[in-house]
Amino acid sequence: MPRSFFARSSLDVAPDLLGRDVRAVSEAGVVRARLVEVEAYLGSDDPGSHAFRGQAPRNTVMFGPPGHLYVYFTYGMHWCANVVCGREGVAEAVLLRAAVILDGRDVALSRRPKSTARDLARGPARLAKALDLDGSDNGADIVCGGLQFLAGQPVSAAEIRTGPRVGVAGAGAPTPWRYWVDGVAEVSAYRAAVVRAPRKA
DNA sequence: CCATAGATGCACT
DNA sequence: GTGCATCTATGGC
Repeated sequence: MPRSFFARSSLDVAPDLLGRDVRAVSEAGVVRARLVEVEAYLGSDDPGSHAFRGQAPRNTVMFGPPGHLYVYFTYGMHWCANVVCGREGVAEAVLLRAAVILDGRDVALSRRPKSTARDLARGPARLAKALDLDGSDNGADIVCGGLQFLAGQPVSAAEIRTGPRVGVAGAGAPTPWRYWVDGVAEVSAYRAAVVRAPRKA
């Protein structure tokens, strides 16, 4: 996909990414995966977005030009990958939430040895792991970097479902943030954001 | 199948 | 110190 594909609002890019393929090339081999679930994040007016409180070291890539990866670390152990959307200076992105592995299943499985076929790339951190994406990929250009976006098989509007975001406080806002392909087993399970008990020292 | 708790490190207040 | 754009293991039905 050309960079211009991502130079739009993430709310337009997100549904358009469903059914398209990502190809991750590494020393271990090539993995191709078809996107079945994504989530849109805006800059301002989106309390759930990392960019909501303005630019900071972590989210700098979101404010840059479209078509670059924003990969962040969370929960002390997981990486999640986004593609930056919108014009430069407009901090929008689409989180890659789930995919079906089409090629390189053995390579992906070597990164997630205990995974079932259904769970191999079901969820943003699982998908990032299956594609071997981490902090070293933050800021990578999708036009010439290790993760490429291919045309795949675009999904018709009738097959697309929308709903609240997963694991984000305030996810019930009136905007259709999350998009997935209807009837696909690899779409991640919905979990409402939860407040956790304070830890002991 | 479903629900819950713990892991674990960093960004930010 | 608080809160994560999460996942896995475990225990109950």
